Amino acid sequence: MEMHQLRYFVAVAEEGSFSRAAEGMHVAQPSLSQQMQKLEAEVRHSLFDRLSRRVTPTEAGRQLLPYARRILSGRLDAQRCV
Amino acid sequence: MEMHQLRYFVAVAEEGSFSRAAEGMHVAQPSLSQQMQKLEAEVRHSLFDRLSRRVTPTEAGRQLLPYARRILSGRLDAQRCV
DNA sequence: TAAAAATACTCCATAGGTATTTTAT
DNA sequence: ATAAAATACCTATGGAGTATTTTTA
Repeated sequence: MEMHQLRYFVAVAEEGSFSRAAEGMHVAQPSLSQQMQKLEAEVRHSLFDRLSRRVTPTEAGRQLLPYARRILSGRLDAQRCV
Repeated sequence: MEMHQLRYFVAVAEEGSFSRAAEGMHVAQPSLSQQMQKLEAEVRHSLFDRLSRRVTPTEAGRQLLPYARRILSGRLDAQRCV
């Protein structure tokens, strides 16, 4: 569970699309897909339903989302605290 | 600011030593030193006073510490939430 | 001096890229 | 037919290792 994976995860959840999230994160779509697959492997749950035309978080994805956001905002706070 | 850097950072602060922290993290001492230098470069502050025989956090290091701990425990929570 | 950290490399695991295929409208 | 995700493969950045030097109690 790496920082960039959490950033991508939140982006996909917010965009409802791997392609648009990849665009926003300035990475290629297959790179982002690969990182989401790694995250899903680590937590041993799929995090998105790929319904084509709309990617939606699974139950596990919905559970993870607030934790991911908390970590990322904690990171911003940490970068700003010094 | 990567997860492993925060783990190493907390370990050094707790051990008061790069060598002992490296041992505890199961990485080589120069690898850990390099990661701490990268973290210091990113936050643009030195995080430890290297006084040999005792490494102590600087003011910036002391400020960062609780944020680092919060992020790492957030990560544990995230891994357990799914 | 003897310990601990820094430096100087080398290596390799993996994040990220390009090209292409698959899948679902 | 087409738009989006997955797959296959390649590249290169940087995390980690070994050997060595520097530093300071």
